[in-house]
Amino acid sequence: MKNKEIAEMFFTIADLLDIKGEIPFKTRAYRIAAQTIADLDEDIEKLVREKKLEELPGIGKAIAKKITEYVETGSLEFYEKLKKEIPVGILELLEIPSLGPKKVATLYNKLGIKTIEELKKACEEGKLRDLEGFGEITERNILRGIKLKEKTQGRFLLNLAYENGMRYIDFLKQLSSIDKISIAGSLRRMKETIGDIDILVSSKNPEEVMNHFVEYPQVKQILVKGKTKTSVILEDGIQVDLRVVEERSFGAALQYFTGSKEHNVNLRGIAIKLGFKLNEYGLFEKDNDRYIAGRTEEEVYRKLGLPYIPPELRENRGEIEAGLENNLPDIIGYDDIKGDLHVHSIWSDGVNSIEDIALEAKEIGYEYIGISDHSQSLHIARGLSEKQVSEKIDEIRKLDDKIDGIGILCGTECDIKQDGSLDYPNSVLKKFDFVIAGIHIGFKMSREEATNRTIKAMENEYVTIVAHPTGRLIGRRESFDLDMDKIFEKAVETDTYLEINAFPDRLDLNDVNCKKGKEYGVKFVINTDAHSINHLPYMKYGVATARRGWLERKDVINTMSLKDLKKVIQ
DNA sequence: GCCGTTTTCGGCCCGACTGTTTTCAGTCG
Repeated sequence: MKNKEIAEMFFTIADLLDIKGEIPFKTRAYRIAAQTIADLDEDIEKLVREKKLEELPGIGKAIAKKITEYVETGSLEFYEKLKKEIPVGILELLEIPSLGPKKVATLYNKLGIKTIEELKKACEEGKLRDLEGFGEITERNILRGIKLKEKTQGRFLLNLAYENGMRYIDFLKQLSSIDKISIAGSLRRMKETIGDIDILVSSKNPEEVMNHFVEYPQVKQILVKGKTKTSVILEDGIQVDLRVVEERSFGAALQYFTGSKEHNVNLRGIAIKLGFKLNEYGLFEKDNDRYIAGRTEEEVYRKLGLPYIPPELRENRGEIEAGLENNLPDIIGYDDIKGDLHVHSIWSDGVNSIEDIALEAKEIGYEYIGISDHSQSLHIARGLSEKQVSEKIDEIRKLDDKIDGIGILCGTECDIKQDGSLDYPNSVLKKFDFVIAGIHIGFKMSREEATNRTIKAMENEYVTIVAHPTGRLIGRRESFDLDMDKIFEKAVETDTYLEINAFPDRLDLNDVNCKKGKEYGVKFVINTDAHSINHLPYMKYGVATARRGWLERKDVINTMSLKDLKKVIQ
């Protein structure tokens, strides 16, 4: 599959053309095409062979011809020429706040600056201030931006942003002049990584809100402070943007700032077709600016002929079309989970006793909890020997009798060995209430090896669940190269449930794979992989991933009662 | 460069804030 490679090439072309000064509509067309390719389920080479490229939205004659050339010859002359004109390395300059294509072009054309290193030096030597459109403040801002970039490396894991965001909201709520308040942006959509935290407020006294906002103790630096918009950087390095709007615009603004950008562009297109204009202040008649809606998001969507679309779905992956046909999924709710089946105890590498975990699970309101410790060969995680397995099962049965109001199940996170066999013989596996199989060592595998290894494990009659199926660690380790179509087919065939691992650096399966798996009829289980009772609340990030993957309650087995669950995992 | 139940040409989402200007371009979301 060359999809990813080709999508990235077109994103790069768009950036380079921006710097070259090409009209924005053209570069946007390249980005839309690139996004279409990136989201594609099918192999683009197949579409080239079948001459079906131009059927894709956003891909016309010119781009189709370029894709075909690239697939057939392995390179694209247009791109090669462009790279000679403008060095690709220059694109890293765009990542610095306050630098866009125009300024980067000036820096390159006038001073020959191509790298962040060169830019830093030029700023320190005061060489930028004489350029048109630049000044001393620009130099200082650029230096500050470079420092920040060096420190944060871009994006943050969902849980860090979520926890910071909620604490900030609590602080802001102390102010009585705040009327309504909500998280917006990618954090409200619960994306797996977050660039910055967006907060939206309605208030009759914006100035007071802004002043209170910048007094939050964690604020390290104020980036901008205006009447309706203020941005700060927290001690953690994360940026927080606050917008204040009038009450009658709150819903429209919340919709607007929640995004995604692609969802909004699509939505605004619908507004225009209906003779409206949609912006952060509301929905208006296009001709006379008459206010139509804007107090709530529901109202805005309704006037556009749509049901309410939950934030997690707003990625322009077909939710608007589904909404227009009244065909949106009734996605799983955050309160629908009745238990967590993947929790480690002190028997292996967890930090809490089974009793403590059970009591905490009961406190959360779960109906059951599954204690799944590592298997024997995973020595670094103190995997359990066969003898220990028997002892642990005894302990669990006793505790299950002793503690009322929570069912305690005994599982295992059994290692899948290099050849696809399992780390316990079937005579041991059958003692557990359920078996979670997962790959923990030997990550260097070809697509075929990784796929076959996983499939072989699924074929074992005692395997109930595949843990973190693609093995990725966000920002640290790539996914295995798996043939997901084959995995989904096998999961349905063998009644194996695929895990949505809710640990914030895993979120594996991810949203895209959930959506695709569902189309095959795959059933899922959402587990935290907690190693401490403090990790049990991570469940919400797994549910969010399921919601982003269009999953409904019936697609997820741990929404079932204990009685029904026992029937399907036996 | 893409697209079309107003259009095969002429549109393409839109407003706030900053810094450099002295009325506005560029960036950002």
